[in-house]
Amino acid sequence: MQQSAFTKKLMHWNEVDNNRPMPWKGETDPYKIWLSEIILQQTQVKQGWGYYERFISNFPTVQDLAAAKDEAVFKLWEGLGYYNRCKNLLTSARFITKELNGKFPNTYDDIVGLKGVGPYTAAAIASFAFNLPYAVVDGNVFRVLARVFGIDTAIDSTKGKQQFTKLANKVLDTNQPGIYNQAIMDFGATMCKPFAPQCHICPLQSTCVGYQKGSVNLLPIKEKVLTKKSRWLYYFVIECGGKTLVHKRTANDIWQSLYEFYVLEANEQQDWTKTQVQQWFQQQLNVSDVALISVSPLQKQQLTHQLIKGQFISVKIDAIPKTLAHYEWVNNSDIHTLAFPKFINQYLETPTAQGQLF
DNA sequence: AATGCGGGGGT
DNA sequence: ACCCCAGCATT
Repeated sequence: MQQSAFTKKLMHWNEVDNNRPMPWKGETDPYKIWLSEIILQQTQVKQGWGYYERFISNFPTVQDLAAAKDEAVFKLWEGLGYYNRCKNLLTSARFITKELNGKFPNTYDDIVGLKGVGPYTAAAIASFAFNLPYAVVDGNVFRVLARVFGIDTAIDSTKGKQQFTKLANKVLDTNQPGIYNQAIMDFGATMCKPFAPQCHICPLQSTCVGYQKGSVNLLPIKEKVLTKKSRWLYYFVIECGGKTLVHKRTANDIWQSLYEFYVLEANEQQDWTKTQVQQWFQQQLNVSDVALISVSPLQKQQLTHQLIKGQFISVKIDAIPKTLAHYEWVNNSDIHTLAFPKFINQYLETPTAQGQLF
């Protein structure tokens, strides 16, 4: 098949000007490629780099990952966000190990059937590990193609996804799909950047429709608007006999599979005086003897769709109250083996943020 | 088709 | 403040 001018120029740039090292570059082990791609979903290379190295070091093979304890894997993922990626990673590692005898699937259809693997990740694995001709379509590819070909179809619409996927596969270098896919993403990340693209030294300048029309900084188009909401989470860090009360989040909500302390969610800000804490414990847990240790200052955490605000109220009690469904008492020395959201780790790791002591 | 999921980094 | 990042699952 004849290559487009775009493809030729991109591949030439890749040969002479692309110097972007990454720990998984040139890797051919499908397990390692898969792991790197899951880590990199909606995550910048710089942020995922260290996580990849720690995962490979701890779990060199898919069998090692499949055999690991859930908590250990989540602890390693802690801080990376989008925790369902980690849950699906474990599900797929165990599926490959048990159902496929450890043999990683080697067709696009079988790869895309894995939990946590969608069109982008399947194309990446298929091309990098098996040299199959599937074009990746990620944020970089949307941006590069929208600008170079001057396409103003919204990339977050069904029509846009179809249009860009079709074009991406049309300009794919089918002789070396892996190298091409790596090249277009590197090009998007280093030259055709979201902000301050390097048009003045770009080898595609003369054929770039966006550059000719002066619309580079308007592309790509998105049509959906982000809505945000505020939540107040009040955490009671309850200690009793060297143990602390924790809960694994399971609800259809943020931080699924991570741990938290006893939580009270409110629709608005609340004050926590010593009297109010004592009243709350009496009403909620039927505990009357509460030693209030500290109340933290107001803490905030900005998520993509939510602004989390809240405080940490640390107390000690003498006797374990009535059984609390879905909560468990964990030895204080074991708390560090559990994965917590950043909102909670901020509190745990910053003693000075404990606030008012009682 | 629409919604929601984290945390880091840039402007 | 707002946007983006090697997207995906769910409804």
